[in-house]
Amino acid sequence: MTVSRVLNGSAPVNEGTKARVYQAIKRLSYQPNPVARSLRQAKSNSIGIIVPNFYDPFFATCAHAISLVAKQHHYSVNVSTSDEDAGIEFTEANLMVLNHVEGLAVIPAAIGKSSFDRPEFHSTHIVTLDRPIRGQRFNSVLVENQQGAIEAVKHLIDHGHKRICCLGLSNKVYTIRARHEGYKKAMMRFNLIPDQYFGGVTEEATRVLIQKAMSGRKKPTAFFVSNNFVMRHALHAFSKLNIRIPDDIALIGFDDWEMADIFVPAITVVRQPSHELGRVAAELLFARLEHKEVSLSGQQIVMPVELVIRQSCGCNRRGPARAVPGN
Amino acid sequence: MTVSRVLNGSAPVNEGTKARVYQAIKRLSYQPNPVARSLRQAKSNSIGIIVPNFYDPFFATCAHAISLVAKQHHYSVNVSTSDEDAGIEFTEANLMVLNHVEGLAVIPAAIGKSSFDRPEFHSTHIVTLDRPIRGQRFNSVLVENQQGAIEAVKHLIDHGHKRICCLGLSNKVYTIRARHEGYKKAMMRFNLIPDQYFGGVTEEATRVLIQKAMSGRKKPTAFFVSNNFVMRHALHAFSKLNIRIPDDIALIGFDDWEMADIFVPAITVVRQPSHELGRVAAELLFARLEHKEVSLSGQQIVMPVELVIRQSCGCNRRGPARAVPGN
DNA sequence: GCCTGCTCCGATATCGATATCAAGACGGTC
DNA sequence: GACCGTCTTGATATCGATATCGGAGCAGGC
Repeated sequence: MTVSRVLNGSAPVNEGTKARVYQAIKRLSYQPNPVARSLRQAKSNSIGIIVPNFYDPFFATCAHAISLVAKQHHYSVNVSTSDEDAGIEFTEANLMVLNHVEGLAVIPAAIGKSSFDRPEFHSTHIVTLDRPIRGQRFNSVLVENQQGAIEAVKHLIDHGHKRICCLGLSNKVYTIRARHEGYKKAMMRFNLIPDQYFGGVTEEATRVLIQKAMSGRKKPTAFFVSNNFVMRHALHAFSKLNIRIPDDIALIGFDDWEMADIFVPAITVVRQPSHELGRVAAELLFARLEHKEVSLSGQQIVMPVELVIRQSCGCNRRGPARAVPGN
Repeated sequence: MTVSRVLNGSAPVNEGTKARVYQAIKRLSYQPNPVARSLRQAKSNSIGIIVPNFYDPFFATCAHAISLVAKQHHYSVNVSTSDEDAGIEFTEANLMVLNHVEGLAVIPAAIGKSSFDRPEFHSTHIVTLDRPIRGQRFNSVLVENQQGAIEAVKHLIDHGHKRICCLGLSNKVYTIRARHEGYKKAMMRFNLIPDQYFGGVTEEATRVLIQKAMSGRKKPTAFFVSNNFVMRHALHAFSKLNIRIPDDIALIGFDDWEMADIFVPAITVVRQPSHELGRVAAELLFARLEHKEVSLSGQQIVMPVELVIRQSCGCNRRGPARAVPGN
C-alpha cells in the first residue's frame, strides 16, 4: 500500500519511508504490474487505434499522427487493423474495450454494419476520422471530399474537357461516395453527362473498367480517379494500354502520394492533410477524455483540401527530363 | 468456477449445467474479462510486434504478414513502432512483456543499444526479422542482403560500368551495411574503386550527396541505391538536377515498390520477399511458443532475393509510352 | 489526564478470473 | 450398512494492484 502511495503520489508519505521505498524498488528492479492495475482501476492509460490497413500510406500516416498525440499525453496506444471488415473491427474494438482502453480513434471499416452503437461501447469515447459514423455519441474529423472533387473536375472543365470519366474503388466507402457526389455535381452544373465506374479493386479490374470507358462511341478525354489506391492500378493500366498522359487522357487523382510529383508525367491531385487529420482527431479524443466535455458530442470537423496542379491534367507541360512524342 | 470450466473445457461439466451456463451467458451478455484472466494466468494469448514505423511499405508488409499468421494461430497482436530508437523499442517491448505477451516479433531499431538481453526479457520468446540481434536466445529471419547487392553491382559491371557509386541511408542500419559490404566486394573483385555515401535521410541531404558524387573528376556512370527510402529521395534529386535515367546515369535499387515498374523509366531493383519474411518469422515464433522447441534457438534463416531487371539499369530500353530524347 | 486533530502506515477487501481442495450424490461391491 | 470410486459442483485462495478503514504516535489545548 505504501509503495502504491509513493508511486502514485495518492497520499502523503514520510520522506524517509519514500527513500526506502525507492531503494527497495531499485534493489528488486520492481515494476508495477499494469495488468493488475488495469483490473483494479478499470483503466489502462491507453487508447485504441483501428485503421483498415497499413498498406495505404494515408492510413499509416493517420495512425502515426494519432500515436504522436497519445505519446504527448502520456498514453500508450494499441493499434489494430480491420481489413475494411466491420466484423473484424468489432472484434478488435471489443477486445480493446475489455482491456479498458480509455478511448478509440477509428477509421471505420467500409464493409458491413458498424457496431459502435452496441452496448459494449456505451461508455467508451469514440472519435472517427476520414469517415463518419452516425450517432450523437461520436465525433468525426473529415476532409472536404465533395468540394475537393468539385475543384478537380472544374479544373478539367476549365481546360475544355467535356467527357470526364470518374473512376472509383467502391461506393461502399464513404469518402469515395462523397467524391463521386462532388464529381456528379460539378458535371451537372455544366450540363455534362456523368460517367462513373466503381470496382477498381485490382489492377486487372481497373484495366477492364478503363477499357470499358474508352470503348464507348464518345471516348472520355479526362479521368478523375477518386482515390490513391485505384490511381496506382489506373497508372499501371494506362501504361499497359499504351494510353499516354496527358496527351491521350488528362488525369487528376484524389490524395497525394510520395513521388506523384516526379512521376512522368507528374500527377495532379487533390491533397488531403492526412497528418493533420490524425492529429486533430486525437486531440479531440483527448479533449473528451480529459475534460469530459460532453458538449463536443456529435460534432463533425471538416478539414480543407488543396488542388495541387502538376502535369497530368495538361498544365505545366514542360517537365524536367520529359519529352512526350507528339507534343 | 463452473462457468470457467464450461468456457475453457478444463474439466467435465454436466450437459444440463452447461446449457444453463450458456443460457445465462447469453442473457447477461457476459464476456470474460481478459485482464483478470491475464493476471491470473500470466499469459494473454497475444504476441507483440514492433517495427520501426508504418511509413515504409516494407515494414507495413512485414507487420501485416505477421498479423495474419497470428490470426491463424488464434492469437491477438499488439503492434507498436520504435521510430528506429532502441530506447522507445525497450519501453514498448517492456510494456508488452508486462502485459504478458507470449512472444515478440521485432524489426530491431537501428539507433542505440538493443536491450533484449536484459533480464526483463529472459523468459520471452523473441524472433527478429530483417535485422539480426546477437544472442543464443533469439532467432532471426533475414534476406541475402550482401548477395543481392553483389548481383546488382555485377549487372552494372556486365554492362560496362566502371564508376559505380553506392548511396545509402545510414551505416547504423544492418541491412544497409550488409548491402554496402556486397557492393564493396563486387567492386573489389573487379578491381574497381568503391565510392560510397551515407546519409540520405532527407531529399535535401540526398541531393547534396549526389551532387558531391557527380562533381568529382571522374563522374560515376551508375548508382546503386541501397534502400527504398533513399531511392525515393534520389529520384526526386535526379529529377531536380536534370540527370536523366538511364541516359546520364544507370540506376539499380534495393527493395521493390509499387509502381517501380511503371515509373519512367521503370526501376531495376533487387526484390526482397517482404511478405514471406514476416510469415516465416511469425511461424518460427509460433513453433517456439507451441512446441517449446529450444533446439531452434539462435538459428538464423536467410531468404533469397531476386534481381528484377527493368529499364533504369539501361536494359529493356523500349518502354511502353516512353521516348527519352537522344536515345 | 483526557480529548481532539493530524500525520503516517498497515490490515483488509476488492477487481474477475482460475488452481486447488473438498464435499455431496450416486452406484456398485462386499 | 459400510466402504470405495466416479462424476459433478462449490468454497477458498490466489494473481498484484488499489480503495477504504482503522490505529499508532504525537502535539496541543482544556
